Amino acid sequence: MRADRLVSLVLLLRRHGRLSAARLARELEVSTRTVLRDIEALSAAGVPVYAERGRHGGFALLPGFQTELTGLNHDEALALLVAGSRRGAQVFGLGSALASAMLKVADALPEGHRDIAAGAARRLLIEPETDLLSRRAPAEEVPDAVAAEIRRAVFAGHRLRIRYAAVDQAPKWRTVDPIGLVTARGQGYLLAARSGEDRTYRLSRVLAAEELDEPAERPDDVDLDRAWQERSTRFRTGGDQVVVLVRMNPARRKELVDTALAVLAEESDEDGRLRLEVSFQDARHAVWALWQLGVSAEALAPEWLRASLRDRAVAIAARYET
DNA sequence: GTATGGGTAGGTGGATCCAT
DNA sequence: ATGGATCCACCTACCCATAC
Repeated sequence: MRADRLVSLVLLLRRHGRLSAARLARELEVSTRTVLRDIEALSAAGVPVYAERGRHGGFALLPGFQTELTGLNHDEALALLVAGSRRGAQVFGLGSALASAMLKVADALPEGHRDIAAGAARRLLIEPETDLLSRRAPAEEVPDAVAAEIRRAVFAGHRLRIRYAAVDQAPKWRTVDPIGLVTARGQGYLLAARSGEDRTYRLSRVLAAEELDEPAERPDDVDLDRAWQERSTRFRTGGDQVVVLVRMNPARRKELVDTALAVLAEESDEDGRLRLEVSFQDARHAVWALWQLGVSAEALAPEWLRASLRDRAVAIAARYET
């Protein structure tokens, strides 16, 4: 308890410069007497804290004194700020602990970089509640150089040229106004605007990226959580969704539900198997999800899905026959 | 017994006010 | 401009209470 308070005391002095014992006592929720004892302990431990007596006096640290409390480098501190900057108070009831940790992380950043880091943190969103697509796919690698270039443009507020390989299309260069970065279920996404229209790009499909000198056309502030939810909703309700009737082993229900967009109906057969009506983003998504379940599930409808799975199975069987 | 924390009292010293 | 009075904040030295 006391060690924790001593750390807090040093951080307070670092952040505010000079503080009176009374003010420190209020901040730390102890008596001034205890503050004086703590100051003495710090001094004995070699922390260069000194007292300015008289009116407007107080305690301060020698200029230039740097704590090495976290051992974090700039990027590590930024990563923690991003992770802790949203929904922090609800994190397993550890809101106050998180706030204290954030104070330490912010303190680890060099003077003048804190505002930049805070701005950068607002442009990153880690694992939001809603997903663009509930498909549980393996995390795809994004080359470091590409990711770093995109990140720089997002943070600096500069336009970005990306060579993007959209599904079933040849890669093309396009210039976008980056808004923020989101990760959901191991996938990274770039939220951007192109000619004023919202666009979402999957990072793993960005083959190359180039930060431009010109400023991006985007609002100064952004609520990434909300922006992501809006796009996610649009994505779910648009497109060529398909509805599939599945009969399956209940033990693998979760796998299917996790990958589907929504469960529309559900009932049990008399033999213990489940009958589910689920929706998928598109035909490819449905085929992929059912194929993953192998013989544990059978698509009863639509017929084209049964045909597609049958063709795949036949092709695989033919391959191994010889 | 030790660590921690609260309270009190008297002292010190810098800043400010104000009369001279 | 100067010096004394006053205010404010830290310094030091006690004592006591509580938890472990």
